[in-house]
Amino acid sequence: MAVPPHHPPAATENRLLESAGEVFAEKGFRAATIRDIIRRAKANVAAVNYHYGDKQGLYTAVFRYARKCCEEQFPVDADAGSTPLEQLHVFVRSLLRRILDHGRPAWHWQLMAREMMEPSAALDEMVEQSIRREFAIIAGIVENITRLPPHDPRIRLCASSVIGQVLFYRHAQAVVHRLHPEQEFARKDLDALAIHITDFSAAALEAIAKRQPAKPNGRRRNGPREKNA
Amino acid sequence: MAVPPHHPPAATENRLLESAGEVFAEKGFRAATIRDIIRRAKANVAAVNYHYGDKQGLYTAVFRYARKCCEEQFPVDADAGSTPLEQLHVFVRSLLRRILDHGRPAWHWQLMAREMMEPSAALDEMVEQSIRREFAIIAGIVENITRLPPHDPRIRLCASSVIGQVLFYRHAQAVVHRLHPEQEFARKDLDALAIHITDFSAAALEAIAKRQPAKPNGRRRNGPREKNA
DNA sequence: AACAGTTTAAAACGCATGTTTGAAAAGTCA
DNA sequence: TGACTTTTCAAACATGCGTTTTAAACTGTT
Repeated sequence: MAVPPHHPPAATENRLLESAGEVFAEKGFRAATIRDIIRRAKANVAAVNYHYGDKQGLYTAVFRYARKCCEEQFPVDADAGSTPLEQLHVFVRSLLRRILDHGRPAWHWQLMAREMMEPSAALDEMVEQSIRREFAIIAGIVENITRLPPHDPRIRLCASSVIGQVLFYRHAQAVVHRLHPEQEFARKDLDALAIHITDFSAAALEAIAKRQPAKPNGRRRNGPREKNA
Repeated sequence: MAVPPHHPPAATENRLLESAGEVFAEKGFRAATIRDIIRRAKANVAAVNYHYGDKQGLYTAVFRYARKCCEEQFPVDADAGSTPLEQLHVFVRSLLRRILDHGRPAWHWQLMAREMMEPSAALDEMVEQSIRREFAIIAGIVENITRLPPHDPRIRLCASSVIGQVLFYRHAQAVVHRLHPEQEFARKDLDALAIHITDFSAAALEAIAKRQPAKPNGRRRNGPREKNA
């Protein structure tokens, strides 16, 4: 009773989650070995099965832990920014930081990217508990900028265009490194990237907005467009 | 004896490459098992080591095979399209088809996506022998549309924005399926996607073209640089 | 038919991995 | 302290894997 409760014991589980996150992100579920994980966590080989049942149990636990950490560190404030264009900028910049910033445990979004490409049950949970809500946020911003009617399918396409530009730097990071070694990913570089993506997208969205009130049933052709303004 | 009449000779290597492509794309290098591959190829377990030395050798052979097939089926014609905007459209549409069309062995770009996320020596070869050249093509198109000076870093950013929009539907395909089940990926859907991405990007690029290639920060002046209509 | 070179087949080897076990250690509470 | 639970540990187990080995089957040539 004179002992501080819970300090050492709960530490093992946390060390396991952190180490497992690293290893799963680096190697993938299958290639990651329990012995590698427990070596980094300075734990015994039986610890995984004791605390999480089996390797799969550890994996899903890591996934929930990752989502929790990510939400704590980068809370999505849908109302940040006064104008829709500012909201777009804030959204893009925070998403970029979230998936590329090297500050905190850097493996969260590498795990996410793996799940996106090779979906397991963890992806369904992720979609329903995070991604759907965040996609609705960017869709709302797009709707405000373009003034498209609320369920116009072009809103979904435009939101995907914005997100695609951002995710490119996560999913194709290895290619970018080889193709353009001068591109760095420090905080200031990320902010510069965010400005570009915001400008690029804003111009596209505003062009749609300008087309919008003219004709409710406009013909869209992709040929050489007339200059506007 | 009493064996059924045997294989068309030397087809074994091809069957191995096809099966290995499937399995590597589905499971990744580590999780793919030789026994799974040779079962699909109706070959013996020793065939891999006989023809390709070891598992790694088979993997690199599959990669070269994939690139060869891809180039044969979707040759890049840099000059397709008369105007820069049409060139953009052709580029986007052919890239979309290449990474998502279900016609031919569908695992090529799934493999590529895996390599992008978890690079090995195969990625270096791929970057030097395909990607660099194709990125130069889209960069040239962007340069023509924006009229930016040839080495302006914004060209690289804009080209990445275009490619990012396309690759999104490969790398995040599983998320798209869960988020928007109505989005399909038949040939006509891909063409519609291509039109959207082209329009979106063209609007953004033309907005840049209208701005003076001066200060990165802030004020844009409608200069006297009104080129063609 | 007989030979030599190439390809395929079945079985086994060695090793790494996920998991289990049984006991020791640490912690908890009377 | 002493009973009881929770956690840690070292060792072993069982299995699946990549690889090797040895021999059989097939090919083409003489």
